[in-house]
Amino acid sequence: MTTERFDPASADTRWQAAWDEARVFEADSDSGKPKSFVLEMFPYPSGRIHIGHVRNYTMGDVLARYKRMTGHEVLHPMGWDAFGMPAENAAMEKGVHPGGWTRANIATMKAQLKRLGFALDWSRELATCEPDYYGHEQALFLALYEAGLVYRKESEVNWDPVDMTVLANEQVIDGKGWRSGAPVERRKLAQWFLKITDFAEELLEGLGKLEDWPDKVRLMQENWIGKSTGLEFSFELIHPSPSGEGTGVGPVGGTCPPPTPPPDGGGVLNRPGYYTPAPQVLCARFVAIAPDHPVAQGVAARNCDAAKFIEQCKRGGTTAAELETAEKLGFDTGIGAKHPFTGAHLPVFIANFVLMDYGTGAIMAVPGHDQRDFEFATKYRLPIPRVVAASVADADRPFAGEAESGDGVIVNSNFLDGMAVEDAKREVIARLEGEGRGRGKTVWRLRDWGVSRQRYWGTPIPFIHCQTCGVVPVPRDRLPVVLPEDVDFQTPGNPLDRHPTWKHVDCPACDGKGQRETDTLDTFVDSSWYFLRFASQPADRPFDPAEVAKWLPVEQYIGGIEHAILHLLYARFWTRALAHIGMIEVKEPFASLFTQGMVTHETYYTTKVVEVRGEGETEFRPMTVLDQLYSPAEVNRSAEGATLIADGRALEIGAKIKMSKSKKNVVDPDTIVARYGADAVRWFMLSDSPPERDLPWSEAGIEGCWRFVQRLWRLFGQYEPAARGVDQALDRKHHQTVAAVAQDIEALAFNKAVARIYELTSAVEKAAPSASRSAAIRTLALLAAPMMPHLAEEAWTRMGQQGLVSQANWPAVNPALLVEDEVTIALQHMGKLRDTVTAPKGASKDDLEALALGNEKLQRSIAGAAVKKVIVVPDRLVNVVA
RNA sequence: GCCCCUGUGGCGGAAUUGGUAGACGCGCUCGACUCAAAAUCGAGUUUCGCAAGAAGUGCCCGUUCGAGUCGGGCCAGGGGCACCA
Repeated sequence: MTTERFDPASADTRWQAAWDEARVFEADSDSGKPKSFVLEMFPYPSGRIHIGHVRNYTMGDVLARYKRMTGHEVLHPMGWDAFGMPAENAAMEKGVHPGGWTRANIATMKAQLKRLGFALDWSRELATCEPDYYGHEQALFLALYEAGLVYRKESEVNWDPVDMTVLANEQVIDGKGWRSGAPVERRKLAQWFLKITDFAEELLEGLGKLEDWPDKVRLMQENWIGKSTGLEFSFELIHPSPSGEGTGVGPVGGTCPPPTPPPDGGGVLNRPGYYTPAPQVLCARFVAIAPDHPVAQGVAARNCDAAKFIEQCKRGGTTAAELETAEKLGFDTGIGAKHPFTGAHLPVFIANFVLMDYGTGAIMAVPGHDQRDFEFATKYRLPIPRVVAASVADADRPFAGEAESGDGVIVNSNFLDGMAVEDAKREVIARLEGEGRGRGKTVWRLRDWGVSRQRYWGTPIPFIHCQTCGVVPVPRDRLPVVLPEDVDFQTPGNPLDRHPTWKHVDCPACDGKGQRETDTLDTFVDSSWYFLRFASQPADRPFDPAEVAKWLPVEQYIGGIEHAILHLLYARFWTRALAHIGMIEVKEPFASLFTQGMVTHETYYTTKVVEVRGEGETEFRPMTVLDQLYSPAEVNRSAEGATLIADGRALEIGAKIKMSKSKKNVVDPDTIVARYGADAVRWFMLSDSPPERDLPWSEAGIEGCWRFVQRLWRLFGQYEPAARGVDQALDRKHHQTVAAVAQDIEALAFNKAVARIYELTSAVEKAAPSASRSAAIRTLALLAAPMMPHLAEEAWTRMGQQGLVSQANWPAVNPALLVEDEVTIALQHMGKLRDTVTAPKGASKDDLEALALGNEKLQRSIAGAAVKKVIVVPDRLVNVVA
């Protein structure tokens, strides 16, 4: 009998060393066992492990350990998504080198992960910032280039005109640069793109087969790819007299010379390429084009007001959210577009909400049935006709202040009247195709993947610009193109571009003077193939296809929902592209995906009262606002509330929100591991909240986990191998629990598995000593092994069992013990519960009905009313309708 | 603005997918042990009600013998929106 407490401080390190010594978690790709690749999204080495990482990696760890216990050869690796902006920010703020900063963070975080006892194969560790990783990435990029999947084109970036640098979206705050505070402009740069749109159809179709992905993620990707069918055709453009052009509805300041008349015949203005969802073609009342559409550019060339308007559209950020929430602005070009059916002249506007990247950059506006068009038409007093109505009789019903997007029949549209929207679509396309004036066209919301970043800390794009040869790929034998170490972050802009020597090289084609490409790759490229590198790490090529074939696809991928679209879509694309050029066989990298929730925590703060005066108010009035935030370490939290440890002041308790430094509600994993041990922390991560939902961190919760660790430890101490006697009820509970926990772990329903283990623990504690009880105690150690591995190892050894519990087999289940012989039957009257009775399992419907009708409480409820119907659900309930 | 998700006791949640709502844990209350505390053990804990009973899964309406679960309409909170990772 063991009576002392379980001491994680000594057990944790002892067992971690034992696992390392025995190389338990190194994957053997040549073993004959079925293979299982369990992968969690690798972390960005930001400094320290975050509690969210702990949750993510604990889930993967339980699955990996469980798989090993059920006879699988498990690959469970870890690496570092080591390129990215924070390293450059640290360089600018603290004067440290991004590489040094990143590598120091990796060392810290690796030690933290080790202290949590994760069953990781560290022999396959990789960091994307090392040349032995990104060099292979450069080779893959060149392979895609040779396959025609890489190209250059002009694209917009956020430009900070003061710092003379490109800004990431997160560096743009309220339309201003985060450092300079200067209004951000949109500027065009030549950039590198990957042809993900070539794979749009494949990526969409592939989603249908990813049955073990959350529906939510599949739907988000489907919407992102955004397939839609419409109509592409040309308008004939009609140029008015010079005086009519450019009435300048847009709010344009300053003075301008009168516009120049257009060249004869319209020239560039009469180009094809208008895209519209088909059925609305007859009700179009105006045409809107993107500010960078060639027609708009043509107008601007001759009309200074138009040019100014286009300039104005370039202010502000590049994100969809900003574009769509900004005020809808337009500029009337004065040009008319001739309607293909009615011949009506539609005004052509330059509009700030039309995107050049989507469709053809021009739309026929349908103000009645698109909110953006509605707002625009209202602002510029354009007609808003109804084209879709509930019925033909409803054709002239006015709009209630907003667009109507519902389904219905077409009205006010000539030969389409009365048709369903889908039918009308087909009819319009057929007519225009018949007349040779247009064609049905599939358009995609998905755009090509821009991978250029004007930054230092990323994979150099392996190309050389030569004045005579143009853009030339770096020959394979000169890879990797290694980042220079001596860089300066004190001046703004891209350090690679400013480096005195790095970019000056000879052209590989003509030996003349050339310049290296100074853009680096988007870090999403790094994370698009790391799972392939985990399967094998040859020095001379990115991966060994035979090893990839053995391990891929990843059996279970686990990570945050925030990656639902970009990372996961890019990784799917990259994998398909490599399959397309014959480098690998597998097309979908992740067979099953799980997206876990965040870890949240309360916030603690004091408030203060300030005097405020709102717009249009004359009086100041008092208002309570947040004064100061306090971190959990500074706070004494009890059931009564929260007080400040320093002076006992009462604090306000705020909402449970995602842990973040700015809210000061962060809990450091190291601190809690030091206090409670790895197992209690792991147990907390798995308990209570379903893994896909948010997990609220609480001091009381981790205390409870700590107590359970000790409670199990005491129970393990009661293991008596010599005990005799059978406890059938306990045997049943024992085997039912093993089966249920296995099922729950496989479904990643860890919170349910935890509840089952609690139940079995309570049952064993209450049972009298017997062989059954000892067997159940031994099984509890095995059930705990994936979740609380240090405690389980310690107990396993104390119980005199051979070897490591990490390498033991999952307990076998006797199916005969899974079924109960008695069941509880609910007795209902009109669906309301009146009593419950026990009956033999599998009792006949007649027996159950007789049992119910003979029940006193049920009879009292029926109170002599005529029984109309009796519904019997075998083994569950009897419902009397009376 | 657009797309997506979530809502059940004081709290986290469970409910064999249309069949006994609240398993399990936290917290709290009472009791045992203790000089006392901690730890541990036992009992209780949706609300109203002495009870019988009634109400109850964000709100409203519907389908059904029966709705947390299905349908329609709202409300609230959260995530994503292409250079944060």
